[in-house]
Amino acid sequence: MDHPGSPTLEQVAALAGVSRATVSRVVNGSPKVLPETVAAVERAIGELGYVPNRAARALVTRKTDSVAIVVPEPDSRVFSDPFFAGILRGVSRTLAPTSSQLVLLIEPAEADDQRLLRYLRGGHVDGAIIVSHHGRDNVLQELAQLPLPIVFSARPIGVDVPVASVDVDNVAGARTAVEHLLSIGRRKLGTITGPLDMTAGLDRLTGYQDVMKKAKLPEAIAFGDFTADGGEQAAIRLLDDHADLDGLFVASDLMATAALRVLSQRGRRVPDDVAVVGFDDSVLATTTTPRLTTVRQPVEKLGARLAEILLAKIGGTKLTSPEIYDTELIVRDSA
Amino acid sequence: MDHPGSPTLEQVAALAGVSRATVSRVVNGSPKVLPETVAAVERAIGELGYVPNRAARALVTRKTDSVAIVVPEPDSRVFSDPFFAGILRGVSRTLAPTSSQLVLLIEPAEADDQRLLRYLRGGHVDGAIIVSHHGRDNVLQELAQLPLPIVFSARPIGVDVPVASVDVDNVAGARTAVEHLLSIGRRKLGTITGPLDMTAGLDRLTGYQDVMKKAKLPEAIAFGDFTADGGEQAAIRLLDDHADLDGLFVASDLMATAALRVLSQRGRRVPDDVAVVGFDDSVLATTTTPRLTTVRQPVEKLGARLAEILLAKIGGTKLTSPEIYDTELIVRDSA
DNA sequence: TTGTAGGCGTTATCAT
DNA sequence: ATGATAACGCCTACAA
Repeated sequence: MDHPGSPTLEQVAALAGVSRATVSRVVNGSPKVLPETVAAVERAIGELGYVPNRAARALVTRKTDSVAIVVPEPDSRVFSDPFFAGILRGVSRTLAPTSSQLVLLIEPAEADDQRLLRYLRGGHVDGAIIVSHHGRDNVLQELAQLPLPIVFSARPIGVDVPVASVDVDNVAGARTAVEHLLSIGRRKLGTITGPLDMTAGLDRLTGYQDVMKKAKLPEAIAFGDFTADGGEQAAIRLLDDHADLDGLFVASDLMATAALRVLSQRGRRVPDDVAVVGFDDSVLATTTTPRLTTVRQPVEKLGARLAEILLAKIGGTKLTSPEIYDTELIVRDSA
Repeated sequence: MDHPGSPTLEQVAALAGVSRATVSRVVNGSPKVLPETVAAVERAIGELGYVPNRAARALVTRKTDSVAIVVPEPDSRVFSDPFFAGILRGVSRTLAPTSSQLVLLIEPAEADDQRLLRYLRGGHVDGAIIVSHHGRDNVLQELAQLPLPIVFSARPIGVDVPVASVDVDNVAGARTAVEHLLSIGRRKLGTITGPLDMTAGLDRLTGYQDVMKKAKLPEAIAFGDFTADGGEQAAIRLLDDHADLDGLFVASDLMATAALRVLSQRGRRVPDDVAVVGFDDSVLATTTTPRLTTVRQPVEKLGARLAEILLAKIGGTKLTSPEIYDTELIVRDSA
């Protein structure tokens, strides 16, 4: 049971000929230790292959050196989402040099919300990053009020207390997309939206409407849900109602691929007859024919900031405002 | 600092009018406690919102109730991989009902291999699931020899000790794909492989060769690397060398999308002129035109088994053999 | 069935 | 600058 490879402070102290307290000091980089003592202790540590026991340390310091990334969506879609992958990459990359470890928390069922909250309140982690898209019921609100450093990826819907969050400027991103359509001479522009209980869905629609209003052009809206099927249904409805569309802004690449297929079935060529712009710049954007013109989000950067902000909050800094990043229009073949 | 919401065993005991030991017993479900005592304690627990302190518990039991899922690839591609997403979903789903938490370990740079090994050896987790694809240097071998319950996703290359692993039957999957091509009358079959330092790459090539040899048909092989660019290069080489191909088995959906594009650029229609079969059945398979016929892997199931096996090993069961699952051919429009 | 008491490996507070 | 020593919250013999 007791692997030979788990020496304690005590043993290191014995080997180095000092007290536990001193070893603890060098392990934690205290400045007031004689260089020669430090050397001796470090030699002993190396020799024994000593690694501090996290549990013992956590017990006394009341810090766990671990942060949670929580995905409170019963909806497993999140995982296949390249957005989530990027966030994860950014977070883990900035956490790596730290001693903090990343604990993944996924709520398989809504019913377990309380379990999640209890866990977070239980002091098992020093802070949490919430990657939630839907503003379902009031978990988000409860999360926001936890006595624990928290950062949201995307401004949470339905939360009325100030929270720290990092997001992309979805409104501006959508605007750029629609303006691009305008700039290449299209005037009959439609949009397929995301679900409106997500800021991403809401804001991208707003961006479209902003531009259309300003250009005094009639709107053509179909509501999607960020899934391929939903996108297909929306595309069908949109084309049924507005057969003369010459431009289409779709709120996600996945839905855009569905739109592409519907368009092709109706014999409408892209971009010649209808120009299409997506959102995300996921792999999908380069695997379709034609390849998608789309709006790129700096996902990895978002993840990195999420982690940095959380670390800062854990460090005591008070932060409760959103941080917003720019998107970039990637022009390919579809518009 | 001390949030009102972190009561201890002691406090629960006081409120319930029993000793700490008794509370501990009911918390851990000991059978030898009077029902009425249990009730009293549980009432107190509920009232106080007591949650056991993990650190204190780990300190004495020497179990951390947490398992690691480690991705020792400096190559961040893994994350965007739907395969990884599926594994993660399966793992987290079977871990959820358990008290075990999931710690995500990603090695940002190869240089940190030692750091990873030290961490794993440090007793911070009870076991680990290794999701590695490449057989680079000897980390895998070192991981396999750790005095810690370990399970590999995919039989690791270059490891000469018996290890527990769960994987899909890549050889058989590839065979099904190639046989399907044969069954629809194609005879000039080529393949685009994955990297040959991954079992997935290796085995899928073997499956192709098996069928070709048995059918006494000449082989046409181009080496890819599971990336879109690599797939594109391979497709170009393959078509340059074998202009008369009428069937193509591509070792991954992502590379298959690249092949589709190359084919289309050369004016070869799919599936009419060239039938194409991919591997993975990722989202990509349904977003291309035509949609891909491909080989599906039960990824979520693999993840679930990975977790189950690890839990069993942690529980003391000795398991050191591979577990192999079947794939399924999904016929769509490309072949 | 329940209570008492000792110890898990650290950090932190005092002395020295 | 270093060393005793007391927590931290829990589990688990052992005793009652």
